[in-house]
Amino acid sequence: MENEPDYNPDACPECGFTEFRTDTSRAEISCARCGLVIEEGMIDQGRDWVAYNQDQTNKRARTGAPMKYTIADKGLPTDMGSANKDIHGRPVPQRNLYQLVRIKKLNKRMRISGTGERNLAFALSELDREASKLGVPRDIREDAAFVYRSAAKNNLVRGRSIEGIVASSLYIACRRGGIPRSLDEVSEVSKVTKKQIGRNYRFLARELGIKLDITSPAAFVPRFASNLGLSNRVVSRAIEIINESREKGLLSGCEPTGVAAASLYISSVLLGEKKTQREISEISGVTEVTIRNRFKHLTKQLELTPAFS
DNA sequence: AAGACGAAAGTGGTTGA
DNA sequence: TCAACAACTTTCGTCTT
Repeated sequence: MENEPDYNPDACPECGFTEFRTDTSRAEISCARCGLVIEEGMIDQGRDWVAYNQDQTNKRARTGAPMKYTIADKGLPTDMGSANKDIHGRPVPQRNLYQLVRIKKLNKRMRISGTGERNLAFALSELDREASKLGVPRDIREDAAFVYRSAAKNNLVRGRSIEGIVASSLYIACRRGGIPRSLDEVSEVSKVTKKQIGRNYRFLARELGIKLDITSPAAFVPRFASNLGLSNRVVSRAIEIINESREKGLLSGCEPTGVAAASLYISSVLLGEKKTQREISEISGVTEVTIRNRFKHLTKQLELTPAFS
């Protein structure tokens, strides 16, 4: 705890600058000058709706207990005992017994209603746990819960593990919401293999008609750079390298994280803030060998080789 | 001793016949 | 459906600083 840097909300610990940029789509707050990510995985405190006049405000405000996709039974469980006694412990009169039995039956049906509700409750709590570990903001969690519910409604969960579908829903929501989380990272918190998540998310996307854009390596760059303590200059340069490479068609088939790692390495060397391949490898979850391969490939194709000899 | 480099061998996924 | 393939991984030895 001693080495934990003090978080001073008034000034950037890196350069002392006092203005910050809030990127709600990536759940990051960063320094407006040097780009250091002050806080990631923050929860969006703002409203998720927009009102243009008072009438809309009244209609859209949801105070009290809002209906949420992430809550299975709306938090209002009711248990009824099996003994036919009233709250004072006295036996229920014969004339009311039929009514009581009927109420109990209905209550039971509403609460459990097969295994579906139970599974849903489990899935949603699991989803929340994983999302917390990944530092995913509220709106993305709601979207993930929405994806899971759609899957359950369309009978897509049967025959597959709940954990697998949950992890895939989360992955889909992250991609759809523009938040970079790799298959590896989701796999890490969910204990579902990368392979399974990959298979399931493709399956879900196809069955539910969800269109996913391919992830740009650039989406990973700011987070990696921040974890490595690299400046905003390096980030910009790395993104330039990625854009240039994409225009030349060098990136197809390559893992976005690998490309992000390699371009960060190139950029850090070019701008004199060199990080070792190993450091970048540890942060990005890409092996040194792959960074080297991407690095060689990119520098050669972009004719940057002279800078490295 | 650390970092960079690359060869070898294996895995998982895509593609094209 | 099978074979070829490109990307990626792990492991390990060599070279440079």
